[in-house]
Amino acid sequence: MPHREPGARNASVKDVAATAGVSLGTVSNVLNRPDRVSPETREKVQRAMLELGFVRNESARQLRAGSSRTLAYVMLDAANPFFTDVSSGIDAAAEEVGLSLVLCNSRNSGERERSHLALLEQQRVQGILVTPVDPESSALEEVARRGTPVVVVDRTRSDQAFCSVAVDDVLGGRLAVEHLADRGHTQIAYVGGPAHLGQVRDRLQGAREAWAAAGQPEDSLTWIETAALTVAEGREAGARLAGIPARRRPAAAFCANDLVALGLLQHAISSGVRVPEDLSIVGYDDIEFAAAAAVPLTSVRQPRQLLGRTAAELVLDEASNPNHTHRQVLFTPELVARSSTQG
Amino acid sequence: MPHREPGARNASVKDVAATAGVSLGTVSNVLNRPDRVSPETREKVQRAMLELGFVRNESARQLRAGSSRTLAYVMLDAANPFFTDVSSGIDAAAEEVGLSLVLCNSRNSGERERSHLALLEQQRVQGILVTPVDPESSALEEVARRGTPVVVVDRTRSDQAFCSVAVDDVLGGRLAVEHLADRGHTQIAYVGGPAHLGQVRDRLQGAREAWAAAGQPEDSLTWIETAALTVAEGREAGARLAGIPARRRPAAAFCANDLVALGLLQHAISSGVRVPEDLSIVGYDDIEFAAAAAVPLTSVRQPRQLLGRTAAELVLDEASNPNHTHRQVLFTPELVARSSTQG
DNA sequence: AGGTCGAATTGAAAGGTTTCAACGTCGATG
DNA sequence: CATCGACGTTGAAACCTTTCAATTCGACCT
Repeated sequence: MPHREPGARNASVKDVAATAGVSLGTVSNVLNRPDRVSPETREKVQRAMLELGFVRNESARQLRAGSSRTLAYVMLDAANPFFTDVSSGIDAAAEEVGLSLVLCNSRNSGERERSHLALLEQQRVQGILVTPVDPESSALEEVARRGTPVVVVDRTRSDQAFCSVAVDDVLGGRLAVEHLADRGHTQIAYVGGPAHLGQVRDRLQGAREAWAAAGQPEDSLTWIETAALTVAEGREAGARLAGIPARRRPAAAFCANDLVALGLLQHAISSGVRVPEDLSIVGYDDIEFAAAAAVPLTSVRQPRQLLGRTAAELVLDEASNPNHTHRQVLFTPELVARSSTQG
Repeated sequence: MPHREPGARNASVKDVAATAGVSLGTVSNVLNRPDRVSPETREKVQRAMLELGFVRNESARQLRAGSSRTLAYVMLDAANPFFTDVSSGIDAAAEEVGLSLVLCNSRNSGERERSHLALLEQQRVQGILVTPVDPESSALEEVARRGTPVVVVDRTRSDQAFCSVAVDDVLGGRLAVEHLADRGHTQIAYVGGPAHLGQVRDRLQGAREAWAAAGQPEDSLTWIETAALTVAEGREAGARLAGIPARRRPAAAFCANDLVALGLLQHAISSGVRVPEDLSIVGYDDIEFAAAAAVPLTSVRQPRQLLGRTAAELVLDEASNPNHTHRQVLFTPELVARSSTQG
């Protein structure tokens, strides 16, 4: 059984060629066009490879070929199930065309995002999908300008410098609040933040539009701004909501994502507030845990896998189609009513 | 503003050298040892790089250097928050030593796992961390034998062919069932599967040991075997549990992971079964959503980030320490009691 | 003036794979 | 018997970066 010596260099095609008693080019042919090689030679070469523990050097291969067979997705937060679902859509599309997907996690840090982007660019990946910390960042532009296709996922940018794939957040906000208005609420809260996130603002805008359209006064919609879109912040928001004098306290909350909604729900239940009787809750994203919550969450569903798949298709088009033009795809969200709002 | 022509080749150090009017070696020095270059020259070279949109070619760099500055984690299932937490522990450790982490998702498929491993090996990553579909797979051995450090995460292997990092599942099972026995239960269920998973079996074994130690007859512990460890399967198991005649129906369930426990909880609540009054539930992993569940879940906590961090340290040791020896690290789980079991 | 030293710069070589034009061999065809 | 084509095989060139021994240049010393 072959076992590499601790310090031994990996075997190269040259070594394989020598061992098999053939030329370098033949070994390469066995690897890349086995049909052009006679069965005996092929056999001989394969034995040599096995014996030497030959592993193709992908760097050299890429160096020669000019680009890799890899696609990359730089996620904003791998701990948010929304993004892992998006990534599985990308993965499926990549697999169909024989590319590997690598994931990088920027964990909400612009610094990490930059360093991932730089490395991916240097690796000459076929394309980069990214849910950026800041969609207006010039770092993205530069990567694209230097020739690596970049597609922005679940965000939009004011100019149209990239392809992007997103969901209509204003509409989503409208759907959520229409639903609440239809159920007769007259005091509602919007829970989410920080304010500089485009999504947080868009969903709020939609919420306000729907609220106005329902003939409700502007000041009966309270914004409870959170520091992040996490479960912990949702719980915290619950405490703040509970602190509002009963007379003016909203009986319904629209949360900017499901993590916040779950936190809010948890706080409500643990402090004896009944959902939906005392407090209706609408989430956003419709992650799996939303339906699985003990009070299943009404939520605004986004086509998560489709988002990923479409982004992958756009980046592949940009990578291979010479007359590619940038497109901004906008999907339509959909309200899924469950028990956390009154039937 | 520089904008690459559509078909234009990326600029190389050679082009930069020509533009800046210096030699190739100087450009390389600017990149790698800027202090050895006079400020004026450095400045000149950097201007040229900017002008040409120069991007270092990582393939050529690696080819020369022999290995990359990357660590990889092949996850079993990126949609399970347990694994994303493990990955964030790895990420933290990698970041400290200046390595990038790339994630690959095998989505429970041995085929995908193999193809990821092959590519990573060809990319000469510094090391591979993997939570394998099947820890006994020979593919893993081969990768390691050919010289890429491999560490198995959250699994153990019968031989000691690799470093591995895991948590004592037998003990975890014992803790869970001791907790239930202490609370006076006399009929309990173990919910999890499929049976071929080592973890599922180990946790069951621990459960049985504790149950016997509590003086309970063997047949008062029912195994409800599921097809996978998912929320959907947990719900399904709930239906099966409800189907058991009331007299013999377990009043407590120990679930092989939190996803299953959440599914079971959801089924219970939606069908009017009170938790914990009618049914106590213990989960496993203590993922964030366990604490955030509407009935906060009692769960067996595993040190998730630490698991990842330790695995990363082991793989780095193997990669750089010539007298590395394989170690099997086993962490101790801890029961976190919450409202889903009676106080 | 001749010599020494250090700093800055140079350019060839190496690293592994793929491609491709060219070569050799053999059997078939005219 | 000469010619041709098909098939299998060859080896040099190219991809781009890094390294390192060698070189140049100027300043400084005697």
